[in-house]
Amino acid sequence: MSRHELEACKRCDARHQGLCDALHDDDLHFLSDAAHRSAIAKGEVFVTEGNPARNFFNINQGAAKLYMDLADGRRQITGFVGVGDFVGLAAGTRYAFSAEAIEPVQLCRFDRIELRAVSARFPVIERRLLEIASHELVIAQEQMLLLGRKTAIERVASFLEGWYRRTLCADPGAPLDLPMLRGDLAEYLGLTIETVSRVLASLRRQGVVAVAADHRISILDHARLAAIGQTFA
Amino acid sequence: MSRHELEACKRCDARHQGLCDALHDDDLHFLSDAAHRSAIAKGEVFVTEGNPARNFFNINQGAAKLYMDLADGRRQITGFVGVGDFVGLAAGTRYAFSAEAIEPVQLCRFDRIELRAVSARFPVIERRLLEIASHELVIAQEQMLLLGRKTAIERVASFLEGWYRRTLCADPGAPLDLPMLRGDLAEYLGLTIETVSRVLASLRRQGVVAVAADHRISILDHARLAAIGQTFA
DNA sequence: CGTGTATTTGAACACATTCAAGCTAGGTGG
DNA sequence: CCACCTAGCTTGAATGTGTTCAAATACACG
Repeated sequence: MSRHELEACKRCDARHQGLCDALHDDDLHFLSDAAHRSAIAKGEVFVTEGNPARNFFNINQGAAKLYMDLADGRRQITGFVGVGDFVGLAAGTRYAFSAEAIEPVQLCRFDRIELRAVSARFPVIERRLLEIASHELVIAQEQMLLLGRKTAIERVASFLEGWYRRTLCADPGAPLDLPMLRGDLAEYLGLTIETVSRVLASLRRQGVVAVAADHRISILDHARLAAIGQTFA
Repeated sequence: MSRHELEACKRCDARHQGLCDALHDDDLHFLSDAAHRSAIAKGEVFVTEGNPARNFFNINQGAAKLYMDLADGRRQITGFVGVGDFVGLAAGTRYAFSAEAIEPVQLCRFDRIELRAVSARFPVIERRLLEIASHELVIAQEQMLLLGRKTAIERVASFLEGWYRRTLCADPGAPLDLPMLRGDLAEYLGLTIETVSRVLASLRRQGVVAVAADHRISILDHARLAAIGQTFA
């Protein structure tokens, strides 16, 4: 009933990443049939902290921020997700986080029960989810180290270095494309918007990065950036 | 070949928690046979960040701290684990963290390959590991919120409230037993030892807690502690 | 080209840290 | 039994990093 969707699925940008990469083309229709595709506008919140955790999501296009709020408005962004990323593991019966699109997003929504049925048939899916969760745990711990122990300049340098590694796109000299605002960056790094701005200015003055207006940052001195960020992993 | 160990396994303090709880007594020997039991002395490091991640661990007795270090000695404790806790998910091919016993520890060590063989036969184990990882992700995100956005007094209050919930032992008025040193607490909360000490003194003066000398703290005013810690979950 | 949003920059301030000294409890040996 | 020693903890004063408050500038979009 969804031959057309299956074909689209095979050509999806996320086809060979994360969850989807777990199945061969032959079995892919089991996942494709369980997927509810939808488009999320920039700024739209598609997961709300505290709501019953009924779905998982897989990002096919765009990017989103995941965050937790305190009662008085303070916010901590716990991660940014992009194409191929799986969203929704951090939940018991209710979501522990909220998610908002920072770019127009296309995603596949999976009912948790339905996905469980698929993974019962293909244990490789459950195993893949475990790998994804393990990797997220590693990232989360590194972020705890950053938030608990690193200085402002170390946090920004760590972030840029990490973002560079995630988007490794052939040319190591190409400018990084940061889809998020300064405010998002601040809320991710446990800083204020002013501090992020000042630190970026400092890194620019030191000749480590070049900051362009259109959310693009070029890394001029990788070695120095990694040294500042204390990222030797 | 291990009837005696199986019987001990059934009476283990961790029998009905986490990983072990996934199997019925009838199937338990598959796990028991894969377990290598060992004793870890207080202060002993049994996982080292960067080493090949060959094992998982399940704590049967005692408690340990998990942490990451920076080159200059700054340390972030990413979690404390106790009886029934599973250790080792936060790893790819190498451990992303180190683990040190803060009390004498008894644990079951599992070779990752062997455990994979068991979980191939009992998918419920893989599912349980995913549940454990999901729960750890929730905890990790709450910790990011704490480290990135909460004040010193909010961090300490959150910790005490969280520790209280973990050790919920019948009597809600019973003093909490904190196995870790002030220094560990500081490294967990992203503070210094002096700040932790000052904040505890402040909470004591406010009549929220009573601090005894033997690592015991009584919570005198739960509502106020939760309010200070911004823990409404 | 004008308007609103995002970002940068500046100055005063605050919270937590650093450095330093004192205290307490537990263990050891005279 | 008490003096002494050490490790852990507490308290105090000065300092510093990042925040807060405020204003100016740059940018994107109509």
